[in-house]
Amino acid sequence: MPARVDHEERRRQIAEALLRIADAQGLQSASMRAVATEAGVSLRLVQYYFTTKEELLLDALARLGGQLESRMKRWIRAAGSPPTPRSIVTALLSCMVPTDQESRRIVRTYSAYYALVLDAPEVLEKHGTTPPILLEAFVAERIRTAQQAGEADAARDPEIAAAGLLAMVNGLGSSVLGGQRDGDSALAILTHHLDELFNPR
Amino acid sequence: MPARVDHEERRRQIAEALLRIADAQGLQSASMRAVATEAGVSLRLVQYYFTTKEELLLDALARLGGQLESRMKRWIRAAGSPPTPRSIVTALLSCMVPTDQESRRIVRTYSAYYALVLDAPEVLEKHGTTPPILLEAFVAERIRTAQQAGEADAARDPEIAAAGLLAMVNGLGSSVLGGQRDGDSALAILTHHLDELFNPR
DNA sequence: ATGTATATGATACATCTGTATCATGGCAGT
DNA sequence: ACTGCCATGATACAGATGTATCATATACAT
Repeated sequence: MPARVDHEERRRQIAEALLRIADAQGLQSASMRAVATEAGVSLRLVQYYFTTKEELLLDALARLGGQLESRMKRWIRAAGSPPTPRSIVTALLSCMVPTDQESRRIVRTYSAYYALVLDAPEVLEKHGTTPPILLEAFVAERIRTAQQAGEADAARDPEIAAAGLLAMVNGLGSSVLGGQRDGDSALAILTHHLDELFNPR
Repeated sequence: MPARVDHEERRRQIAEALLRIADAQGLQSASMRAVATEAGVSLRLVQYYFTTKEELLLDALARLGGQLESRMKRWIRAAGSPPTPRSIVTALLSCMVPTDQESRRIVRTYSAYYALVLDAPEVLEKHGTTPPILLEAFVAERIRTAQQAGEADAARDPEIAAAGLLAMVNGLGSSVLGGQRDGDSALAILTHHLDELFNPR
């Protein structure tokens, strides 16, 4: 039945199968064969659309980034209109705490990739998106704006506060996924710190 | 040449070989054979002293925990005498930021284990030590003490502040290992937040 | 002195992994 | 209607991995 086929669609189908496996059983279990089976295609096809496994992993990672980005936009949009610096930062950070199924999935999969990259730093070079630093600058900028409006503690350094918050979100995610804390309490901890930052006393 | 041999010593030798490999090339590369070679023994011996790989992994993890604990004690001791709540908390958290070779090693190896546990949560049950929660309570208690002495912001909830700091340290470690930041700037971010907590205004 | 438990070596096995090769059915352009 | 390229299938290959088996030399208890 080989008619001309939509390559992008096929790649999407396969890469998402990879992400599904990574979520359910870990990246380690995402072998070419497992991905093929999960995607309902033959091993050959996985090889056909992604010549090498590294290519597949990187493509799936980019898609994961896209999913996180669209989640963040969705949360920011839902945070209120008109958006305030505080609501934006709150939404941005809160949506990265594993409280619902989607965030758990995203955070868990990112963690798996993180571990992978730790021992193959060269792979990271080929990955276009570099979100963390951009995110930090973005958050810092909102904090600065809030400070100028008298809506945030003016004594804080915006860059440092932003970096600290991002790191905290990251760490909270780890503890939730590690089972040491549930998502709600992690969110409460984050919210508490946001209240402190955004409540000028 | 088989004389009666010190089992504990042999186990230590092998487990530490595992940790060395995990540090240098990642836990993934720590196969039984690789560990045997690194430890300078035969594959059979690794099997002899640790029947199964899981047993080896858990034993090495316990030793890693011991190394972290002794590092923490060392740092706390070096933090000044007599120790103040602030110096204790500062030392405890600072020594987990990957600034020197030992902390990088420890944090990196813990990260590798973390990824491993994400997909095999049942393994975690067999692991005796559960440091993170205890650490949190310990830090919270020092904060409370400092508050009572007027040496810390009394408006903060000690438990929440402690949890936030621990998460931040964790997240900072990840970003350093991920190459997005160097150890010194991570430490600066942590220190800044500690200053805020411990400087009643 | 002898036998038995201990410590170690050599090697085999089954499985999984990523990748490569060979083959073939069908559509498109001419 | 033929030809060549696109999409896909079946299968092979080489290497790694965890674990198991068989053998054996030594040291100690008796």
